[in-house]
Amino acid sequence: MTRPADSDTELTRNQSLVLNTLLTAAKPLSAYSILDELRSTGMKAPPQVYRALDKLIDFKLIHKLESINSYIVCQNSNCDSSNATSFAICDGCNLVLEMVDDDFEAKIHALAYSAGFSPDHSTIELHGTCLGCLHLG
Amino acid sequence: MTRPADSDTELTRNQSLVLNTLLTAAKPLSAYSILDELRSTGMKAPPQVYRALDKLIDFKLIHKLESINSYIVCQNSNCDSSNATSFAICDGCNLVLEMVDDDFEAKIHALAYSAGFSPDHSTIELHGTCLGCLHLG
DNA sequence: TTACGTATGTTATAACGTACCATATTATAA
DNA sequence: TTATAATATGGTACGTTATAACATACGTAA
Repeated sequence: MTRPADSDTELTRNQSLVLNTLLTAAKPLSAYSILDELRSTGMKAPPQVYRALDKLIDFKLIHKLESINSYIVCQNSNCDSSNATSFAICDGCNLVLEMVDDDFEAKIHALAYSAGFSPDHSTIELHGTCLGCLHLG
Repeated sequence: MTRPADSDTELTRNQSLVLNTLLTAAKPLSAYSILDELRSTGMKAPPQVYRALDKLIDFKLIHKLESINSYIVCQNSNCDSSNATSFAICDGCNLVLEMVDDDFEAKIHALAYSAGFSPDHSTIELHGTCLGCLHLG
């Protein structure tokens, strides 16, 4: 659960392979797409990918997008400290914007608290169309 | 896509069966749990359930909770008009609170717009512990 | 009647995810 | 050094979630 160090060199081989695949893609990938990309490196079975993904999530280096069962590299360096991470997902081109607004999660937490609910973690995903796809449409 | 009428009597048989199962449960159910509950009525195959679920979602009678791959009856009558639906999901007992706050989605939409993103629909799911489970813990 | 839209039934399969067991590697303590 | 624990890895098999594709039935409008 503790993040290894500041550099990627502390990651294990499989973790690095998965992270690099996500970095190169710069768009959300499913676990099985990652597996397919990594067959040439000897990666063969889903558990290898899922284990690496789980660790990278623990380290806050990547996020899972629940609404599309996909994973993406964390786009803001301070995601670790912020707890107001939300995502805008373009349904046209799969572009993902990671948005941070400290007020924002404060507000949803306040809402929850007022209902006697103690929040732990959140999934905030906004689907729509990005500027580029709007102009195409 | 148009909601049949105000009463459930306009729903088809399968839609009614699925809706009633969710109403009785009052907690989120997976599509396959619903299928199991409905075997006795002759329901046999996943597509029957998924088709009914899709329609009920179109009619805004139920919601899908993306983070737990489950479905739940809409708890607020004006969900149709509001577009600020968010959920608090208790990881202890699976209780779900459906929270409405008009400011709230206005705010996240403003955030998205400011990034040139045109929002269509959102998934806002807060995981944590409800009052009851807190007292037990 | 014909044609169309919609709901249904059904099979098979795709896509996503994990339990479990074995082996290897690394770190720490006795 | 040996013992032990913790972590990483490889792999099979399976469980869970979801959809493609094809066929049938029914109402209704031209």
